[in-house]
Amino acid sequence: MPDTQPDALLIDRPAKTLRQLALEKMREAILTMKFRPGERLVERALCERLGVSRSVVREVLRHLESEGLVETIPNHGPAVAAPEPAKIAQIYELRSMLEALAARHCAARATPEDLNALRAALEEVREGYASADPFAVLAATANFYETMFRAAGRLVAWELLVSLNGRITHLRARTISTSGRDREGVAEMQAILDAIEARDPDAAEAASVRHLQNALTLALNQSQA
Amino acid sequence: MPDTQPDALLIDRPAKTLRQLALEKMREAILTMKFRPGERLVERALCERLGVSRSVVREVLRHLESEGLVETIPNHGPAVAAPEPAKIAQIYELRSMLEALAARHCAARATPEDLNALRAALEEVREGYASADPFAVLAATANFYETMFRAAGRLVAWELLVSLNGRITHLRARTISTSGRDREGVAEMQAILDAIEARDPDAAEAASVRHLQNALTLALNQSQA
DNA sequence: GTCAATCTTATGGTATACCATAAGACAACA
DNA sequence: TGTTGTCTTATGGTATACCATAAGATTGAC
Repeated sequence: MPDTQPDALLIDRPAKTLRQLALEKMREAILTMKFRPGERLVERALCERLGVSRSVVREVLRHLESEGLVETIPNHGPAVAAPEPAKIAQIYELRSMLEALAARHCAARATPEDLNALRAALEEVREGYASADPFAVLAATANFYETMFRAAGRLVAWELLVSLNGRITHLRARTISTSGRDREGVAEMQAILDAIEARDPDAAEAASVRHLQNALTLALNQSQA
Repeated sequence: MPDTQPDALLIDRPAKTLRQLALEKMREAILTMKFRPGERLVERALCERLGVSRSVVREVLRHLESEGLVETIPNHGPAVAAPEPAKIAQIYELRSMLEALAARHCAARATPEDLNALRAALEEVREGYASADPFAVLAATANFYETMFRAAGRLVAWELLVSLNGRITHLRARTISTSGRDREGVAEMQAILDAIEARDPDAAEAASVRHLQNALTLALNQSQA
């Protein structure tokens, strides 16, 4: 009997509730643009597509409303949230602040394991770009930044960033598809990582701000196109 | 017939849904500590207290979960979220960044009307402290900062700040009750306003950071007491 | 053809029913 | 007394029923 730790005998708990599964499914579908911004989300249609009752659908929609991914228009019901042009620049500004904060603290405190994880994550971003699937890029990018925020010990900031990013997914997906962004985007993230590896918080912060500034420029161009 | 504007004849829309009313009620109750952190929120009991069906209660709870005010523990159901000590410093750090951003931009762009509104709002903070009711202080303080964020054109940041503040309400209420905080807290906010009136973004930012640093010190003392 | 009145349907808002199961109470046994 | 087994209840998860009404379609009058 080599392993008598209590944890070793712990019975796996049952799977998630239908509500949780449906929430994850809907969140992913919105974030990967299976639904267009502004598209109506009709409860009964979602019931059929998700295979759950209206109770579950409604509760899921309440979550997504609070997350900002869904907005409910009086007399029309819920729809996928469309970004408000007036808020795009604000969102990028806040992203810049949050990412700069994480980069700075990551440069100051990352462990060798953190650095390895960041390198691996950046490699996945490259592969994402090679696959030409913007959502693969977004997923890999999110992984890179989550790794960075974790290494920086800034999980609350990460939560804020995730909610901000969720509101501009379509825009980010389009900027990723911009010609040349694969080289420039990866180079900018590499510059952030270089600064982190060099343990230079100021440089990491500056590289982050530069990266976001370029992303904002692209985003503004896209939202006018 | 002096006023024939179409708006003048517009029939008032019906009141909010039960769900919205219940959500506001519950949010306020949590934010004014009618429920303790960690307190179980039993659906059927809430139905009786709110006078609505379980459907409404469940949907409200889903909103509040996503807002971070309620957490649902497996096999135990929903409870008022308790702050995680590891996150308090992070939350104050982010508050500092957001408030500093707003103060800086308010100093740069506030109109005379904005300034009047800020002065009036600060006077209400004073009255709040004079009433010795920490929640009156919190409400007046929120009004002051909302005014500032609006004047700064930073409503997305305001949304983030509101959600962060919601997670530490009990702590903020306790710091407000700290002896001497009425003088110091108001003086610090006055310093922020002075800098804004002087149109000095750097000073406004510095005053904001100082204010939050002091609030954090108090909060950490309180969370150890 | 146009406009108003009426009808129908789709859909959101809300209440209620049913089920599963965790947790607690109680009884029996060693 | 401590442990195990059984029963009961509280409570969350989910499905369904019912209602109100906005929106669209249809009909009739001019």
